[in-house]
Amino acid sequence: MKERLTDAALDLMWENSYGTTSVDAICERAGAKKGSFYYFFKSKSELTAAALEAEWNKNKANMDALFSPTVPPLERFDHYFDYVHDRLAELQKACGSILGCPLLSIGSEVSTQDQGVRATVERIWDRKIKYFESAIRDAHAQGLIAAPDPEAKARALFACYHGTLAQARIQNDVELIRDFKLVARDVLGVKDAHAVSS
Amino acid sequence: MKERLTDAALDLMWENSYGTTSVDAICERAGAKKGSFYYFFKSKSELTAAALEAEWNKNKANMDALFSPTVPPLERFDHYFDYVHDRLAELQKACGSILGCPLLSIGSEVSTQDQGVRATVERIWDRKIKYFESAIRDAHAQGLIAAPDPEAKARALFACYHGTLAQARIQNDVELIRDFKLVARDVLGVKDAHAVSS
DNA sequence: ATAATAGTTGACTGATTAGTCAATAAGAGT
DNA sequence: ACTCTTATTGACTAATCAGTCAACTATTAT
Repeated sequence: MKERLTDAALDLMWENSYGTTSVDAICERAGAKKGSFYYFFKSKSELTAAALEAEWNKNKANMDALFSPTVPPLERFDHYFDYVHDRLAELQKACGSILGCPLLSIGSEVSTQDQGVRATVERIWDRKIKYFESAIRDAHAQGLIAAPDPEAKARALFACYHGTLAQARIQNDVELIRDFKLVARDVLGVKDAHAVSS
Repeated sequence: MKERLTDAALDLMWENSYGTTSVDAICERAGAKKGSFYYFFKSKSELTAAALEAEWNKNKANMDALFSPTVPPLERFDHYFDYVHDRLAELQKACGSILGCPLLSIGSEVSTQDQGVRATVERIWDRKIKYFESAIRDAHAQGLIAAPDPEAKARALFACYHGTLAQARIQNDVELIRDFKLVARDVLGVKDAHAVSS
């Protein structure tokens, strides 16, 4: 039941927003009663943090596979971008909207008001950046890109990607996500003569 | 009074969020009563659209100056990024938080639920991109960058910039915004030997 | 002055909000 | 059978929410 509650919460907040997702609605979707909710979580804020952590745990194995060191570093990004694109396109078929990244949507919404959720978003954000950072370092070592500061480059690319996901959400246009692959090459500084800018 | 209401609404929604900004709170900050609010606006949604348009009108002359064709194209971006950085840093001194861009925050929050506000955000978003597009086209014409599709490049850079602003809001860190200048050079594909990637 | 218009007021509604709580049920270990 | 812990229930606040409305007051044009 705890899992049903976090699943329901993330679904609703991802599709709509943190603010418009009421505890009642979460309970209804999870098939739980209010009392059960507050047996497991002491507040909506705490549930949200738990829901984000649960989503991370569900996706971690997938991320590990996509960013496996056995994959050539620049291909890892392509696989990841493809994966997110496909998943968001599938969700769009179900709910009619490109939903973007819940970390950014929820994080941006509550950052000035809920330090608990804000810190959770930041923590998961940093974990995900580690995948980027490692791939960038490997690409640099192989001479594919010039990235003397892989951590900064990873943060920059991650921010650019999330900006694109947010734009795709606002414009409800999945193509913006597909086009990001080319932008990523620019940000990464890929040394490839026949991959010119858009 | 109409202006006081839109000002109050934008301030509160920018600092907090659309969802947590109540009509009562807007009225209180504007020094108006509920009845006045609904005399000018038929809903909170309509007020929000009006507030965003009003903000655009206040900033337009400024944007025109920053992106004046008399300024070398790539410098326009630097001036703009500096301007936003300075303004957000100043706001941070007043309210304690880096607030990012209200277009993205509000747009991302309401996009799946309020088509009126969503369309307004998209409209203003497109207007702002025009400044980028024109600067990119000029830079391309001067051989400073390679951008065969200025419109796509402008959209990409705009999305990357807003991703950075969102990250700065979530992490409450103004330095991320300062660092964007270098990322922008990569995205733009500036042909400058001594401007290597970060 | 008068009448029409534009703006303002405060009390009101009905719905929804997050969160509480005592009572109940289910399961497991003894 | 008994008990302790874990989980579930539904009715309950007290506050807040967006939005309404008839009455009231400026302002302005004639």
